[in-house]
Amino acid sequence: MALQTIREAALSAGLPVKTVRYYDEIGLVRSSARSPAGYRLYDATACHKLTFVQRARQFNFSLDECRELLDLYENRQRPSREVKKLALAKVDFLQQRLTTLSDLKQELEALAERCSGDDRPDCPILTAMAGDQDADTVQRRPRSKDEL
Amino acid sequence: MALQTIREAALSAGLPVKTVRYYDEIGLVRSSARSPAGYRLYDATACHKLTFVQRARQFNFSLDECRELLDLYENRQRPSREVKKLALAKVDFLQQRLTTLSDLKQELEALAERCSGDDRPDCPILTAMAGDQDADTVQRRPRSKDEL
DNA sequence: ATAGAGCTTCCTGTAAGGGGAAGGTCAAGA
DNA sequence: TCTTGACCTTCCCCTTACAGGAAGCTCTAT
Repeated sequence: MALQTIREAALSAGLPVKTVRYYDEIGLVRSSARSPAGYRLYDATACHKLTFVQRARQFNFSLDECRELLDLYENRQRPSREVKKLALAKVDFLQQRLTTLSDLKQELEALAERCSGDDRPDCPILTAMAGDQDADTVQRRPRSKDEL
Repeated sequence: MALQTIREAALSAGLPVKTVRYYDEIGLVRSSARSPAGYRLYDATACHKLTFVQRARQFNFSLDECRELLDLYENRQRPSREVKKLALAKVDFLQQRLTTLSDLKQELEALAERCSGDDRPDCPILTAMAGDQDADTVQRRPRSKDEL
């Protein structure tokens, strides 16, 4: 297979063109060459890396983590231990996130359930947020960057 | 209670000072006055609004949604129906997010389980990401903005 | 009087690109 | 051959919700 244009490479990896250009720019996946006119060209290896990153992104890895995984992937001598460690850390992270979101959803659901949802202005949701709180449904939780 | 400085207001609402200044700047919660020296001053109402926003943020509402909720809250004539609609939409959103994250976690866990995690370079995780895939554990999922 | 805490505005940076402008390039059709 | 339209390039600003820090003014306590 010959060299591909950015569009073809992007299509084959399932990524937007802008994203592929961005990955080149930040040095995550460099284009393998440029045409005389300055067009980015991608060989099979580069396309493969793009696909790899796209998959890793689907698994919720950040671009920095993708960079790390790509290094591990390219350097086949390195032990699988490191990859497994990254993966398990990510699993932990996802579990924490799941717990937080689940709690959140339950609280909101409980409030909505007790809201008549009609034309009257009384609304337990607003009341709870305003701080005239029902101690059994609303608690303070600390905020963290990962909470989302 | 007299007017409060930005620090006092921030403390009472459980927010960082920087955040309170930011809310003033974008017009979400304006300071109620300025001292002769130009210091922001917050009265009870403004502090109340800060607390309201902090709570709403805990419930995963965006600043734009907070603005909307604050309008509903200030305008007590408006029916609770609108608030309930917002809350239920947020619940739906959280549910979708939960499902996605849960699937993701399961896939990653399954891969990690089959990774020996020792010094050998063979690693099902990397293999799956590279595209030499096991059709029964790895499927393509479309990406969306909300996927996280 | 001076030190130190607290306030102000302004600037830069974050993650991961999206949108769009201005302009060069390429292949196909008339 | 000329032109049209699709594609490519770089450059710049926009997004969320702030955080960090610099330069400089103000307030309080000693």
